[in-house]
Amino acid sequence: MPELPDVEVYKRYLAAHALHRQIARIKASSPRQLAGTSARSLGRVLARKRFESTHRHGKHLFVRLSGGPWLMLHFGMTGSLSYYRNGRGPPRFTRLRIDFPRDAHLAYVDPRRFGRIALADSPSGFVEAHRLGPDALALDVAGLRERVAGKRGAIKALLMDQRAIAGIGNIYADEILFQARIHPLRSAGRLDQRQIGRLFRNLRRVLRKAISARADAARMPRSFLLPRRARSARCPRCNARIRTIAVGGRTTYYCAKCQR
DNA sequence: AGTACCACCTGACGGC
DNA sequence: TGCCGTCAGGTGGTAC
Repeated sequence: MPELPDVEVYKRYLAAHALHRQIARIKASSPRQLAGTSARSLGRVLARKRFESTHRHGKHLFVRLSGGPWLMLHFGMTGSLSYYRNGRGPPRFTRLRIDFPRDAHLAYVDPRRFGRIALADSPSGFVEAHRLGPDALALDVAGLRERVAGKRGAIKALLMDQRAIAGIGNIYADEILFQARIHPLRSAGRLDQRQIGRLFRNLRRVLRKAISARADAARMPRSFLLPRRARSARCPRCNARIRTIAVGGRTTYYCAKCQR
């Protein structure tokens, strides 16, 4: 589930449980998920350090290590964090375990192993190296206008392009377009100023609402499409049957009546 | 520039 | 119960 709102929730979760405590040791048990590092060197870098602060850019979470680089966590399609203690034992599919004193642990869990773990000198350096666009919540309306201009492809594809805007994936692209009443296949460059304005406002509104709902579909407003991603669902606005199409190979839910 | 498809992984679920 | 196909909220590469 990890798009911007989910990663923001993980960021707060990590900050609440794992800051300012000395790391005793780690166990990295999924070598292929370590990008540009190894279990051994990751262990050497983390041991006896503390997590000092957190930063999020799009779907990437950065954790600053005392007197050292940053730990970068990306969650793929199935990644999450789990803090546990007192002899509980790590959750199933734990790929990285960070041990703190007194039997307290933070687990990076990722059944499908699409997530990535790396070390970075700085978040901005990492963002540059990976050519990520601005974080979706840092974007202003002029920035959105710029990004949309001259693009002939589908607006949904642009929203999901991490090099254009960082943080929006399949689920939230659908939600934003639904709330903005724009058809997902609409050519980005053909949006008029009114539509760009609606897109911008709803992009911010949807992401902020999702964060305050703790990225939990059950806590989303009733007007959201998100909890209705199922066959034979109905539009919360007009009650028409929700349709699905493929955009960029991803299943897209939308209301053909509300979104033009 | 934009799109289609494959690969990487693993689990859940429906049909037979 | 078991096997099989399909699908899943991401990303990177390749080929048209």
